[in-house]
Amino acid sequence: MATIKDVAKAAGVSLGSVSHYLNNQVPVSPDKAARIQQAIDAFGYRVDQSARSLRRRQTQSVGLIVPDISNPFYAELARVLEHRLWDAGVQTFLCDSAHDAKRERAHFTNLLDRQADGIVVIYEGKASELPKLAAETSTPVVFLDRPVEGLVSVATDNYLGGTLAARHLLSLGHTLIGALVGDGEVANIRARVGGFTAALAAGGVALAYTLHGSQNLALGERAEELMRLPEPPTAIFATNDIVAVGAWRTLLTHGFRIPEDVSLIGFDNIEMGRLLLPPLSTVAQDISALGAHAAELLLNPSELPAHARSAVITPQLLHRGSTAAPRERSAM
Amino acid sequence: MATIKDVAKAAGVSLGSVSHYLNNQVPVSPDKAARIQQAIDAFGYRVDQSARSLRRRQTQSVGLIVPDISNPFYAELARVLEHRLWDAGVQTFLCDSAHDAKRERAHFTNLLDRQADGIVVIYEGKASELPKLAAETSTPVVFLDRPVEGLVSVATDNYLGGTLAARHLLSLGHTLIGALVGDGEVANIRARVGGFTAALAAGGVALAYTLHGSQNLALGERAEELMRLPEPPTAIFATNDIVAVGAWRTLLTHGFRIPEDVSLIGFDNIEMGRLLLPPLSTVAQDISALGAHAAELLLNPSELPAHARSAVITPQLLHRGSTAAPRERSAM
DNA sequence: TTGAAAGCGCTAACAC
DNA sequence: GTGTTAGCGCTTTCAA
Repeated sequence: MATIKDVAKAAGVSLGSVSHYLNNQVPVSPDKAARIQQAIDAFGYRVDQSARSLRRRQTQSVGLIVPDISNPFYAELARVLEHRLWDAGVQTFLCDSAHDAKRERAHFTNLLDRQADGIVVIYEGKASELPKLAAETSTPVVFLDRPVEGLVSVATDNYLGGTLAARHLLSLGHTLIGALVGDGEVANIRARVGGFTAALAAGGVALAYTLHGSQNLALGERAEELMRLPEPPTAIFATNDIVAVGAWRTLLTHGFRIPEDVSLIGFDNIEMGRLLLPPLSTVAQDISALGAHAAELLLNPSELPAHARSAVITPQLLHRGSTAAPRERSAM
Repeated sequence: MATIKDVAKAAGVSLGSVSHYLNNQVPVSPDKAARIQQAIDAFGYRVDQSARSLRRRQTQSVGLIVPDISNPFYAELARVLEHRLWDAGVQTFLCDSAHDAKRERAHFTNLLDRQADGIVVIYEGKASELPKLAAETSTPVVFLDRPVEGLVSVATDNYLGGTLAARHLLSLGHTLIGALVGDGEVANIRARVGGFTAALAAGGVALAYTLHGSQNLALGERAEELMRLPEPPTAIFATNDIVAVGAWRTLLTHGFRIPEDVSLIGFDNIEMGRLLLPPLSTVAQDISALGAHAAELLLNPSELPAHARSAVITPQLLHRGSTAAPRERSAM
């Protein structure tokens, strides 16, 4: 592998001139430039990023810590983020914490050791030490998908999302409503449910039934319990799309029609939702905006204090086939 | 940030001794070791990986180039690979080529510039220059998900997978069969279809209908065309699960029951398949094995010639709800 | 065992 | 503009 030295020698110029040419900060005379370029081509020379990183004290790389890259919501986020970052000339380290606080922590410190220019983290679970660690480092850290008190973050307005879901159901005429509430990512889910019940209340409706459990398919599959109640709900709100998919399966399996017998609405807008039959109504998170803002905050760490640099992204209601006006229930 | 120099000074030893202690290659006397560790703790010293990389000429990092990380099959693969690599002390760069040959190429050369210790690539499309570039570099490159002539690769035995699907349909009693054939990833798909038709032929059955198109939902949604034929197939083979999902949607939408009216089988085993109603029968790729082998080949580049180091992974038939014996068709 | 010293390949003063 | 030079922080001979 040729070095800058080889190029300089071959071009008959000083090593410094080659560096100047490469970084075109300091101008280089046209004829020398030509000779340098020629030598570069001849050798197939490429600058060694390891050396450059050591010298410049920056690596043009950032780490992305996610709980599980095979979760489509995170994968989509990773895609958007990686594109933005790459377009700005920075590479992304994929760090899958597997929902494990120890692994997450190890990834974080490893990224610091590697002199990553920044870190984006989607952390999950109360066991995470990242908020503490992030506060101690000078490396820019952006918390994605959920806000962290006093630190830089980008998250959807979950409370608003909850109200959107409620208002949608209300406007359709539902008054007997159930909710499937995950308890994994505490703050986010609480906000969703908070917004949901508040908006319901504002419409004079109380949330009739609530089922708690971990935020996954299994929780959704308990939807059938709700339908076996003496007065089953006419609509069900699931705190995310995965839970909604679970509900969709169990409801259809047990012969309930969606939305004729019961309306179903989720949260997130994962791709699978729109492929279902009927397609799932949901509160869509704006993944592009989430990713773009995170990249922006990382790339341009402004002088503003951390708490002033948290972005809140507006969600949007997607009315698809799984929600409709309630059927008359006189016969039941 | 403290350097190795600071630690040496504080511990009253030479810089070299600290390095020896850190890498415990060369032994260090116990008392010195203790003093060094103490200084390390006091400073919160961490070795600078940029400097180490420059000196050691290796970065403990590899690049993973994928066409689209939001594709669940690739995301799953990325997860497995990242875990294996991380457990071996290697970080993974996520490089999303967005199905773009130019972007893919740029990622590849960038990884080379960064002195990545290896590169795993899932490339897509005939436009890819990676096989050529990979042949020219000394950096280990592993092609994942599809074999490349003369280079190191790990891929599922697609031909076998095709025969598995065919035998399954045959054993169920199907004789009138259609196929939805994607034409994106040429070699893989050709092998799947090749195995499928060969096994069918071995059972005395000819593939009755074939629809070609790009490997996506839209192709699947043409399944209905097959059902409108005078003698519609009793079973449909889709060359991947995404196509199968498209078929599933359109078939159910148009009132065809699965598997009563028509059996449906896919390829890959993406998670969504098992969540459908009925759950999708499919030829499952062994994603763990694919990822593990790729990591293995990268971590331990043996002396064997490239073509002798390509792994072929055995797929497995998953009989789920979407396939069953054909209904008697006398009435039609 | 330990320490001194020579770089890894590059950038960024600095003097000319 | 151009060349010289001093490192970035670390590893690794080499002698002692």
